[in-house]
Amino acid sequence: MGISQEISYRLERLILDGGLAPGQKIPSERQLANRLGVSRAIVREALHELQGRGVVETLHGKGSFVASIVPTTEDLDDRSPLMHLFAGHPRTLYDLLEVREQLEGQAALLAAQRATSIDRHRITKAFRLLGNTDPLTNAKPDHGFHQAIVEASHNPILVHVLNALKNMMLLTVQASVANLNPREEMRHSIMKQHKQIYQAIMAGKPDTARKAAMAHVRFVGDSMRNLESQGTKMIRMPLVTGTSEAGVSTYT
Amino acid sequence: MGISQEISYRLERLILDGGLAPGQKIPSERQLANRLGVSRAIVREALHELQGRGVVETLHGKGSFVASIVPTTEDLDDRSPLMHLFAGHPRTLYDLLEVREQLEGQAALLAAQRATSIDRHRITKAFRLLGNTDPLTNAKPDHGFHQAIVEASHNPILVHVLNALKNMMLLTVQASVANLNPREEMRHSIMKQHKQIYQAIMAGKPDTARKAAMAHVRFVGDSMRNLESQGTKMIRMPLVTGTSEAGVSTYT
DNA sequence: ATTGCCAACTGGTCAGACCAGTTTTTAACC
DNA sequence: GGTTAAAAACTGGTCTGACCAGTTGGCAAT
Repeated sequence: MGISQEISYRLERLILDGGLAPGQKIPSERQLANRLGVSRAIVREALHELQGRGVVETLHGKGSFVASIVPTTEDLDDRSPLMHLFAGHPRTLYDLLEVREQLEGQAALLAAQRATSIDRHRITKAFRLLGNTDPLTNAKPDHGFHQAIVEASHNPILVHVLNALKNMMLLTVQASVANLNPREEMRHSIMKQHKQIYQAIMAGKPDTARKAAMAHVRFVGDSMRNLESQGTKMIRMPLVTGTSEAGVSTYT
Repeated sequence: MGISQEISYRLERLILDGGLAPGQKIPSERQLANRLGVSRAIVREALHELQGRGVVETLHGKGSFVASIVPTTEDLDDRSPLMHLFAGHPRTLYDLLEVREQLEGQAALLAAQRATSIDRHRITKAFRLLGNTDPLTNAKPDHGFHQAIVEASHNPILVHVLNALKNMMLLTVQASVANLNPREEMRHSIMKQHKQIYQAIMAGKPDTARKAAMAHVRFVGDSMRNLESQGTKMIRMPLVTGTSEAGVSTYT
């Protein structure tokens, strides 16, 4: 292991062990270089390594600081390195939607096939709740509706995977509702799509349900693409702020 | 945003978009510096950033390489409570296959659409390797073939999720090849299916590729179902034994 | 007391040199 | 010719010293 790796390791351990608190200023590069007996280039490489890992952040002219990392959060899934890798890349959002299109479609198909009377009741309840609330201010009904459908597929793996994808979307972008719903006609389209999915599942038409769900996801993705190309700023999340319970839906 | 960040971002996007395949060698620091018109120090800082993020790894005297993304999938971690819940339940296997059918299909479709000449070369190489080896004794060629296809989809999320599912299957059941291949006609069918997938992707027929891949997964599932209903004992794994590198494929 | 400038921080980038591993080429030997 | 060992030409790792570019704070002129 090279010197720079060793430096970065020592700094990281210092930070994680609490020797340096979040937000605290790290000694200047020149100071570190002198104190550690290495060149400044090495210090910079070590800092960049930690920077890529999200442990420190650097401001030109000010200095380097310990990033306010997720503190006591119990979210075990979000801390995966993959998250840091994916998050922040715009394309990731569309990759995510590309996969979700398939899985949401499959979930709707299976729900139409296998939903029990209890499932139907829960879906209906969630659907009713959907109409009353403004999705912009409250994302929970939206989550609930999709969740009820997925659970009605009676495929635990599918539930698990889609949930993981939902978490990834929360990390990647705070979009969908916040970006889409403000437009009146969009809200209308989305409600219409929800209704189509609902009716297809209730009528026990698997293929119709699948197509409706896929079209729904695709519509969201296309709408985002349009907004982005039009220069409308997407509300992106600060990445580290643990506000995963924000009032914004990653569905629609 | 500084130059080094920009460089690291560009490189990372190149990798994520598939411009650089996992394991592939990255141009030398001096070459990158010249080609990008920056100093070597900047290139090194950018590489360290990616290194800290786990995207690249560097060997002294050899060069820098794209880290095989998703090496240890933590998202669906082995230690996750869900694993203990899922593993051992026979139904889980079919739930898994149900999801995989969709995603493998999508992967094949995207591969047919987006495979670059490099991707095609890698897929062809993996396909050739497939014919020479007996899948029963060596599962790696089989893994390699499917892996090459998924990576040609140029959707990192898809790669990630399918890899996680593969790991789950390894945990759940040591099946497929061990159970299926002993039957001569099955081995023949599977080889035929592989060939269909391969040709469709090479011919750039997305929908054909998708259907072939889905039929392939479905065939495996159905075959397992048949075997199980006929009382043929499935070789199930001891659940906790970390022999994930066993010589048995979870594909076909 | 306010304003404005300048000096002393901070990180960002560059150039060139040298050390340390790895690979390839070359040349000597059998 | 074929084998082997030295040497040259790669690769990344580290150092030095310089200069540019933002930020901050103090000191002087108003």
